[in-house]
Amino acid sequence: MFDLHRLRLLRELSQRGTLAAVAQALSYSPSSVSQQLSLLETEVGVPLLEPVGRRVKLTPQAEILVRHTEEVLARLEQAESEVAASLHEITGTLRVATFQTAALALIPATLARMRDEHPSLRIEFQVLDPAEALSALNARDFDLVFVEEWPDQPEARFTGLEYREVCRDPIRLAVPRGLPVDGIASYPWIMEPDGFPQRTFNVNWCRHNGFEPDVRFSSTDVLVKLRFVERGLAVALLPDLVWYDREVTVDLHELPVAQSRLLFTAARAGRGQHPAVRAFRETLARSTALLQPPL
Amino acid sequence: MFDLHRLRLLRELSQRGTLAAVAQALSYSPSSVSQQLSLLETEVGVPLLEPVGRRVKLTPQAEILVRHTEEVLARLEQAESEVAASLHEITGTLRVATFQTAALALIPATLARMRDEHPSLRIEFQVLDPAEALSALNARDFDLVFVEEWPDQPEARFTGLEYREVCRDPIRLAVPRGLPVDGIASYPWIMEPDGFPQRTFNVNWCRHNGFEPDVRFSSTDVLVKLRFVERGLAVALLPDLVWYDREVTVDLHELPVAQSRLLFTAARAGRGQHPAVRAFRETLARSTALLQPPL
DNA sequence: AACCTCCTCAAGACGTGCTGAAGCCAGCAC
DNA sequence: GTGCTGGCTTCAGCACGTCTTGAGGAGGTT
Repeated sequence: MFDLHRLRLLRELSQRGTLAAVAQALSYSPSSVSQQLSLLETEVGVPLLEPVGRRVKLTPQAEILVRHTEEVLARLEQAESEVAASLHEITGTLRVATFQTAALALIPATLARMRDEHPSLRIEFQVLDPAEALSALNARDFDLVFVEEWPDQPEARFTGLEYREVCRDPIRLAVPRGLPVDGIASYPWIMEPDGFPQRTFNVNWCRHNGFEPDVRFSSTDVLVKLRFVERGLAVALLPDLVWYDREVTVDLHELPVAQSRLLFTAARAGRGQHPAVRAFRETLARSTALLQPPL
Repeated sequence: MFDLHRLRLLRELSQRGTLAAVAQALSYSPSSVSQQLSLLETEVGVPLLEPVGRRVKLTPQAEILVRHTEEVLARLEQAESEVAASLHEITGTLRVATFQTAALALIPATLARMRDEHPSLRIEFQVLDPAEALSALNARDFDLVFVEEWPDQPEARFTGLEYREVCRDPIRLAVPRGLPVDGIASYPWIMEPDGFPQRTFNVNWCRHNGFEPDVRFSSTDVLVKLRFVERGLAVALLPDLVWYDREVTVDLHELPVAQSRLLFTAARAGRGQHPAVRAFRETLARSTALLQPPL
């Protein structure tokens, strides 16, 4: 019987590509991962890894093991879910991560409802980028994540996760009050820093509309962006969720071709039926149903 | 994520009934099993065991975990089987246990064939009673066992094992040369010691035929029984397999109502497709096909 | 050629899980 | 009732396994 912990390392390796990435994701030293995997190799009695450049590649036998490990891990998650579902009350701890706009808009209402309806459930919450959130979910740092996906910027979808779409969030052009729309090509822009999906989407959108944006300001914080636009310093593309429970203080313009980001939740396979996860998803859906386009 | 080793202890407990039996089957001290199970309990956060008299009983939540653990263990066996099947040659070690008559008759031919056809496969072999063999198979001490089942004396069938019938082995009355059959009620008998299924079957058969046998000799060794009958010391019920490759030296009589023991193999769920297990079963079937009733 | 990244190996520290002894409780025999 | 057995638990002590650190080598990049 192969050691499940070691099999899990192998699975992470197949998803993340390098021992170093596995080690970082699971908070081990690379050396530990290396040792455990070579022990697994002797256990199985067959080569599992072969060096490719300075990385390693999984052998066909390793791929077989990974496939079954996925099933086994999902099954164990399911076991845990069923045990939790067999109890009368939802208890324990649910660890949730979401992106910033959700944390500002939907999450407070959702958490308040959850606290009232499931007082014995402790919810831990953290703001995290989609990419990090999905990676951390896969590494078991969270039980449920709520992430955004910008048009044509798909997030890496781990196998072994269950995804569920929540809604689409329309994207509009935000310009300072009174600024003519046809000036955006020459106006300063505020976007995310380089490398973020939003940044790529923003730049692509500008180019598609015939100009190279003058990205003078960058921030990951949507409220900073908003402030810059309000004060007439820059223009930005902002999703409608920004305006949840907030007065519109800038001029909003529909995009010529409608665009929206996709909002979805993810849980590890087998944990989607966990009562705490189900309750959170349902409550989030109720909060989302109240959304209205900004005035 | 629950610890699989601990889950396995819980599963063994559900099959074997007492911590002490689990400890013995898996070669641990009872204290170790107790400690691991209480750690599992804190891990799950729900009571898993409740004391009943001086034993323990599994809670409904524990039963849920056991159900999933069965699946997980079978899946891991399957993974191992598939890895082995993906290789060109059958290698490694196959641990086999059988009852005595098979060890004398079918096994030598089977092992010789296996050695010739799969020279890289090491086969370890041990003679064991059916009950012990099945228990040890379940505890992973063996990969394949070949057992007998006497009429109306079913062996405890562990869940999580795959069974496959091999053949039926007719049972006949063996009496010393020339002894009239109607004397068996008053003649000394040789049977297995008390508590063995064969003993129970033997005694029941005698009673069903209207007499209480005079069990003067007992032995688990079928060759000892045979010797006693040959020398005119006793009568016995012997399965035909005894006569495999052996001259009939006693008078054999069909039973008024034909009786036979069932011979079958068992492997852990998921391991039935292991190439070594498959090869052994097929080779055993070939050896069995050559069986002929004694002259 | 120099540097960086990634993997591996050796040595030491820490922690987990084992054993064995002792204690407790239930069931059963006398 | 008393004593005995069987089963589970707790505790102290020990051993092994698994982690970390640090060094070293090999491949790839600039």
